[in-house]
Amino acid sequence: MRNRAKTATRRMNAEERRESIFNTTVECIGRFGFWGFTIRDVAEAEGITEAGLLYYFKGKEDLLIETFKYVDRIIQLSIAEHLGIEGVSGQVLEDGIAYHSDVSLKRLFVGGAEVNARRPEIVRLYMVLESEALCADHPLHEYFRRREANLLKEYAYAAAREGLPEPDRIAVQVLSAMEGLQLRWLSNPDAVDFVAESRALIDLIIP
Amino acid sequence: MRNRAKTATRRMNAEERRESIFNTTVECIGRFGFWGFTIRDVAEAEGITEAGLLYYFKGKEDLLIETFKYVDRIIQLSIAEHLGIEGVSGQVLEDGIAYHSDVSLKRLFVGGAEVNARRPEIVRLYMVLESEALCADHPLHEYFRRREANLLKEYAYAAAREGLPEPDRIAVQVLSAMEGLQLRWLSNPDAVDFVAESRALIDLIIP
DNA sequence: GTCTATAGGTAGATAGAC
DNA sequence: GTCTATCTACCTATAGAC
Repeated sequence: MRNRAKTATRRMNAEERRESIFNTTVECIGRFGFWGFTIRDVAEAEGITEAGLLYYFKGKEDLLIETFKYVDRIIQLSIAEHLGIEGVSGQVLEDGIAYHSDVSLKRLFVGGAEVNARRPEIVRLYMVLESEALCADHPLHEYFRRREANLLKEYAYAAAREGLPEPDRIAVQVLSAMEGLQLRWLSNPDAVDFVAESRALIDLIIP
Repeated sequence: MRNRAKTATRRMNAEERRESIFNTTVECIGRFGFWGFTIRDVAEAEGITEAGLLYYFKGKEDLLIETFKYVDRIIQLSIAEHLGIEGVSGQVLEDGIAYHSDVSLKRLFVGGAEVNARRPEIVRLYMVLESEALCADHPLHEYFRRREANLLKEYAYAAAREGLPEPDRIAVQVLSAMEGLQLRWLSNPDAVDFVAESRALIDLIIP
């Protein structure tokens, strides 16, 4: 099999098993994308059978969607905690995007980088799926379109609040910088200091 | 089938057929990635059978590699022509990267954007494969590692020649900006002016 | 809650006809 | 040079045993 050797199976309750499956799925989709990964990959890496996996999820696409919701929840909570926001109250949540209306654009950017720097597997999942989802018939195509629109709105709003010129253009630049740096970092994690490069690049965009 | 309806088959000689297959393959890999696309997708879209396709290529991976060489050749020639360089003489060619030792970094960046803006399918192919190839067992992993190293070297060299500070950092920023903007543009081609945004962002990195 | 068994389909690749 | 036929392997998913 093309996956890592299966881990020693141990007894888990439903909640533990679901979370364990999510993490295994993040890794598999990050490697092969939605079109390329198979539920067999996940089941084998998880140490259960395909039928066992399909007890928890209706099918491959359901597994993708649920894994995605899980990842978004994790990231939201991580960022909220990291930025010192108490819980998620006061934020408008939409497609996994939190509107931190009182956080500066720079802090949002660097804080996001600091959180992402600890989870390369999740960042890789995002990059692979985002590229795949450029096509209209990808199951996550609409999700990623809305996600991008929401992010750009959030960044442009923050830029406008800070009196920066051309806030929509700055939003595009900020998001481009973040994802471009993610690719550099994932490609060479040991040579690229993701957080330091993020600080350097955002300082060029927002002097 | 998940592909576009097959085009009316017409008689082609070997050279025409190979080129036609390359373009079909670019589209298929751009949609589904290497792990997700099938040689059947390509054959059907091409209007021939799988066996017919495998007359030209040994197998799936061979099709990927040959398509890639074709794409790199096309892009090299396009950029060389666009930048007004006569042919490819005088350039050091390595993994598809041309060292234009007398072209400014800004011109290299904007010129690349102008060329890419005409070929969204190829840019999408690159973005999907680059993300997939972050994993060490992808057939193009080593290729993309070398390609990135060569590009960064080329950019850093140009930056140093122009007397810019921290040329290695600038190289990372330039490449990140380019690929980040490519994602914005591919995600919303009608709303994003790829060349204009490229000019705006490079002006922030190289004032 | 997890498994066996299996259906029913699709994958990559080959051999040989025309 | 392209096709048909076919092999083997793998894929998702279901039904039902335990």
